[in-house]
Amino acid sequence: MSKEITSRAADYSQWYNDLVLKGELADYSAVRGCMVIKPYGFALWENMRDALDKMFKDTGHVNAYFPLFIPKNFLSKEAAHVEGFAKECAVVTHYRLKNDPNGGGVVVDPEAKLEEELIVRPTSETIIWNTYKDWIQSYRDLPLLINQWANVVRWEMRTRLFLRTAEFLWQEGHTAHATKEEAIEETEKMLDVYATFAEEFMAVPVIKGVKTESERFAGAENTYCIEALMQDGKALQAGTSHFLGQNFAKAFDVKFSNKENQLEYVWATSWGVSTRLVGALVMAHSDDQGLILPPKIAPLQVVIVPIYKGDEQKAQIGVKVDEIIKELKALGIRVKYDDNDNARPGWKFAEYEMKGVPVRLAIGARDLEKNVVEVARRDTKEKNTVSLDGIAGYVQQLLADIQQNMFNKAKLYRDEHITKADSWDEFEKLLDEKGGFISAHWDGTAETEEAIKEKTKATIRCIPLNNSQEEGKCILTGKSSSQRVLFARAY
RNA sequence: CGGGAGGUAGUUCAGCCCGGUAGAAUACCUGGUUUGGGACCAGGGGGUCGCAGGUUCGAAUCCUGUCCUCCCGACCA
Repeated sequence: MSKEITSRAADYSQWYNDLVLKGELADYSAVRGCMVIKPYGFALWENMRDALDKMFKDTGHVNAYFPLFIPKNFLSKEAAHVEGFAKECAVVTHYRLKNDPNGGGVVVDPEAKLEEELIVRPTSETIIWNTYKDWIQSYRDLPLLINQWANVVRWEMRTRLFLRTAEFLWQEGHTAHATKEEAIEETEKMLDVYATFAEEFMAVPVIKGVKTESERFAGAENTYCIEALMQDGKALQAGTSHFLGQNFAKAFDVKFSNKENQLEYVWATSWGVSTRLVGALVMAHSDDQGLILPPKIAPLQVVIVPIYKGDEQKAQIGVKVDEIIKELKALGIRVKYDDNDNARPGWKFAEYEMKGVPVRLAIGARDLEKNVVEVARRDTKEKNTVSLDGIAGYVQQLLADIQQNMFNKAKLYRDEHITKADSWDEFEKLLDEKGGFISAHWDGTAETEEAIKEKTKATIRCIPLNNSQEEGKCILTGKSSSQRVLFARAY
């Protein structure tokens, strides 16, 4: 099989596609805009999901599941919400097929038209708040802290594997609170969870911030986000957390009795991350040889490749490898021994590099004699010969080093690509020649934001949290501004 | 949804202009030699040419429609 990968310099988009396809994360499907997540890619997602799920549980949330289908009228109850999603909803109109009387297979049975059409959820606020109405009566029912793992559908015109597909997997947290302050606290807490996950597990540094009004979630009072930077200098929104105010409570009439026995509308949040994170992971770390996966979530952390002449050597190596595997597994390390006889070592090396396995151990007869093993790390491609005594501990430490090194490298790149611009010329030049985040003054109006987008395709990614206040002039209009915001071209 | 490109063996592609027995490399299977960075020899299996119509004695090739993918743009996470 041809396994060559397009270089980043030659064609960044194609490089990304090559990694996803040849790294066996996903495949295209027969359905427009939808992908098949392959076992290796799904194992990666499962590791991400499990880590996130634990963090949600640790912060007091529980999982539940709400329907895939949403009655059409639910969506229209919150004006901004329907405005934001109407253009990309799949709609179920019929409930039955029948044999084509003209003989061409099956057709939709026109007599089986639904009285009320169903929307395939693009997000679940409406169905969930319709349910919460029944669940919440008193302040004693609050807070309600629920998450669901689900698939959602947004009918995108232009799709890209993991980054933007018509159907994707995600989690969506939906919480209800007695006070505004508590809801805002929840919104910020979950943003912190996402940032911690991105940095500690994915080794992707992120900037926490809030969205401007035009980038805000449809139906939210305020949208918080984490923004990551890809190797081509484009930004990617990696997660969002919304303070929904009382918008959905009012739309779905969700009230509670407070301690003074007065009825009040409930305060809400919602927050989500999706399989898009897999795309972020690929683009943040990988190189022209293939994927580079951070050890904490890599499906495989260590692969062992035997190098032998004849069955006798292979058997001897196998005995030693069994011991190594036992030691590694005792430390909870995910390890695979590839003794497949059909592929030679060089082929295997290239294959596992493409798939981003963090550590490779190569062991041959010469190594057995000297009681050593060759250890290769994927992130730096360094190779070392290491004693087999205490190898498991060595590998465990190495995995931790790789995790840290990947984060450091990504952070260095990210930090070098946050640049201040104080004139329009400088701003445009930075966008075209350097990319990354550009920190610049903005007059705070949607009109200016839109004009800048028109001219440069750059959007305001976020207003960083705890942003330092600084007097200045808007990069475009020259009007006064009290703080810098981060602009970038984005995915 | 607009513009461009593409869909032929598991994969990458040639053949199409000019209609006439479906090809190569690689992967796969068998046997053997091999194995420290994508091995080699010999033999073998595998494709209703995206799908549906049409033209024709005859269609991968010409015509029409349709589906899927890629790149660019508009829209959006």
